Amino acid sequence: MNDILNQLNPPQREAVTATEGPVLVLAGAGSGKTRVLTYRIAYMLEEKNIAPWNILAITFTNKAANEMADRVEALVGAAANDMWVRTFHSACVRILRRDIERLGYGRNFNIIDADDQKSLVKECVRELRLSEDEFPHRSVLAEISRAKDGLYTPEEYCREFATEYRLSQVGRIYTLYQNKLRRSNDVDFDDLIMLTVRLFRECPDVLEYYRNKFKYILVDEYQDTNPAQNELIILLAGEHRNICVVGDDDQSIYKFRGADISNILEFEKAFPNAKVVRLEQNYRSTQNILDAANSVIKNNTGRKGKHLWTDGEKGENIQVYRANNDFDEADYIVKQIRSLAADGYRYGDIAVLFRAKSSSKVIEDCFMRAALPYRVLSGLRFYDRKEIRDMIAYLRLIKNPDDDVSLRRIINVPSRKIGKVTLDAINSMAAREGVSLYRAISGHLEDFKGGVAEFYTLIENLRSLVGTVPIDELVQRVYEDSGYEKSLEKDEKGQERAENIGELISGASHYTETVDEPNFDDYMDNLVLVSDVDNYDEDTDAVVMMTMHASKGLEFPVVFICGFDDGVFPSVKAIFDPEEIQEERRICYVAITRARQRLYLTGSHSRMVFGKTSVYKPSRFLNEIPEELYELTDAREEMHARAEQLRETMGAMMQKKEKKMPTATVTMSAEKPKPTGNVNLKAGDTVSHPKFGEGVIISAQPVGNDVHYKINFNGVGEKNLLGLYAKLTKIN
DNA sequence: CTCAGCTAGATTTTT
DNA sequence: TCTAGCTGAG
Repeated sequence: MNDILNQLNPPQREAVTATEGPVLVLAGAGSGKTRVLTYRIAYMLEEKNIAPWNILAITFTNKAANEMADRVEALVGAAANDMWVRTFHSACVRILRRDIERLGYGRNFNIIDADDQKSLVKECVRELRLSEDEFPHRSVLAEISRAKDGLYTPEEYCREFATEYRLSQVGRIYTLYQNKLRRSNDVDFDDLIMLTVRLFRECPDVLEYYRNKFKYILVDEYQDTNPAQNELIILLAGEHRNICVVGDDDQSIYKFRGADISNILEFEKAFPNAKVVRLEQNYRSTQNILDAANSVIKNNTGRKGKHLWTDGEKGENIQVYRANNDFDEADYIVKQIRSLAADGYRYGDIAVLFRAKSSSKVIEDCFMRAALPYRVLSGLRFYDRKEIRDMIAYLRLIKNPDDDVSLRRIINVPSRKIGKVTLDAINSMAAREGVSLYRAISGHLEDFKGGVAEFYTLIENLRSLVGTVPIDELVQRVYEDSGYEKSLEKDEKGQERAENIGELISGASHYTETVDEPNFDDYMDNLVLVSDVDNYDEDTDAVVMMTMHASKGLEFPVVFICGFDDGVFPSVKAIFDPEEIQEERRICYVAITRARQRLYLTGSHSRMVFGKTSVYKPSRFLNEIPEELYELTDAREEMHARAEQLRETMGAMMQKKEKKMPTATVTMSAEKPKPTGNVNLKAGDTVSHPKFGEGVIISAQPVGNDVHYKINFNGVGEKNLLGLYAKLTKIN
C-alpha cells in the first residue's frame, strides 16, 4: 500500500487518504483523476478495512464504471466485486427494481429511450389538439426532461407555470405524458433518478437502508450532475457525510442536458467543512498547451479556480491556420497530417475535433479523396439503429404487452398491412375501455383478421417462449418469426442490418454465458442502459474525428480543433448570451486539454453554411491566447501560392459530383448547374406546370436568389412552389 | 397502404 | 446545401 501512496503527488495523496467526511476534489484535466479515485477505493479497502459492500462509486458512463471497476480489481482483487460501481442510472434501476412498488409502479417496469419518448410526446401533443409547430417534440421533450432533472412533478410544474401560456401548455403535455408512461408501467431515463429521489423522500425506511449500506460514497464527474442527481447524493450521504466528489467546474459542458455547475460550486454549502483538494499538476500536455488552456479559461467568472502546470517541456508552438474557405481548411489538415505521419506519428495518434457534427462533412470528404484513414466517432450508436430498435420493441412488447409505445412501433414492421385506419380503431377501442392497445386487441379478437390477428398470434407464441428458451434463441426467434429477417432481403441496407441483428443475437448469447443468473428482465435493462460502451478502438490506426463534447476524457498526441471562428466556435447560438459563452469557453478548455504534444487551431475566412457562403472572423477565444504561444499562418497572404492547389481541389470535387465525365479537361467551372427554373414571374402571370396544369400566380415572394410562388391552378387549387425547382412555363 | 416528392429546419447528447 | 419527416397522389 505504501507503494501506492508513493506513486502519488501530495494533493493526490491527500485526496486518497481523506476517507472520512466530505471531500471535494477539483481535478484539472490530465491531473490523474482516475488514479486518485481507484487508489482511494483501494486505500479504503486495504488500509481502512472498509467493507466493499459499504462503498458506492457513481459515474456517468458505463465506460467509466467498467474502467474503474477493472482498475480497482487490479489493485485489490476479488473484493472489488462486492462494491457498487455503477452509473447513476443503473444504480437507480437496481434500487427501483427492489422497491418501486412503494410508489405504485410495478417492479417489472420498462425503461424507454429517447426515441420512444419522442413518439410519446408527439402522441400527447396531438391528443391535446395542440399545434405540432408550436410545440415541437424536440423542445417539449427538453422541457419535460429539464422539469424532471429539477425534480418538478407534473403537478408542481403546472402550478409553477400556470400563468405563462406556453409553459402551462407544456405542463399539460407533461401531465399526459407522465400518465401514459405510468399506465404502461414505463419509466424514462429521467424518471430513474427522480423516482429514486421520491422513493427516498417518501419512504424513510428505504432511505435508511441505503444510508446504512453505502457508508462511503464517491461520485465522478460531479460537475455534470443535475439537481435531481445532486439531491440523490445529498440524501444518501447527508447523514454519515462520507462523500467524496471528483470533478472540474471548468469541464462542465452539459448544461443543455440539465447539468448544473452550481452543484460543484456549492458543494461546500451542502456539506459544510468539506475538505477541498486541488489537482493542478498535469501529466498529459506540454506547458504551451496548458498555458493556452489556462489563459482561455481564466476569462470565465465564478470559477473555483485552478492553474494547470507540468514538470515537462514547453513543447512545440501551437499552430494556428486561417484558411480562405472551408475546403482549404480541410486541405490544410490533410497536408499537416501527411507531414506528421512523415515525422513518425501514427494516424491513430491524431484527433480532429469540431463543435458540431455538420462540420465534419467537408473534412471527411477531403480525407476520403486523400485516402487518409479516418473514423468518425459517435455517429449512430449501435442501439440507436432502426433494426436494433425494432427488435428491442418486439422484446419489450413480449416482456410487457401493455407497452403501447413499442406496439405502435412494430405492429406494422415488417408490413402486415396495418395502417392508420386500423390503428385508430384499436386506439379508440383501447381508450373506451381504458386498457392498453394489446389488451384491446386480445379482448376483441373476433373483430380482427389478417394482419392484426397474425400479429397477435406471433406475440403470444413468442411470449410463451420467455423463460423456456435461452435469451439469444428468443431474439433469434423474434427475428425469424416476425418476418423481419425475410423483409431485409428486399432492403438495400438489408445486408448491413442483418449483420447488426446478428451482433445483437451474439450479444445476447454472450450475456447468457457470462451472467450468473441470466434473466430476461435484467437483459433488457442492460440493453437500454448499456449503450455499446465505446466503439473507439485505439488499435486501429486511423485519424479520429469527433465533437469536442465526445472528446471529453480522452487524450491524443496531436489534436486539431477546426472551425475556430466566431459563429462556428463559439457557436452562433451562444454569441449573444454571456452564460452560453462561458459554456463554450469550457468546451474550448476541454478541447485544448485533449492534446498531449501538438495542437492545431484551424479556422477559415469564409465557409459554406446552409448553402450560403458567409464570412467569419477568428474565434474570440484565439484573442485570449497569448501570441507568443502560437504561430499564425494566414492563407489569404499565401493566396497566390495556393491558388493552383485550390483549383485542383475544386476541380476534383466537381468531378466527383458529376461522375459521368471520365477524364476530359478539368475546367474551372465552379458554377453549379444553372437551375432551370423560372424566377422572373410576377403575380398575375399565367403559367403551366407539368403536373398541375395551368394556373395563375397569386403572389411571388423572393427568398434568397429563389422566388416563392403561390399559384392557383385551375381545378387543383392553391399550391406553393419554388421558382428554381418547379417546372413552370409562362403562358402569354 | 405506400412511396415519391416537398418542406422546414439545421449545436452539443454520458443514460 | 442536405436530410428527415410529413403529405398527398396512386
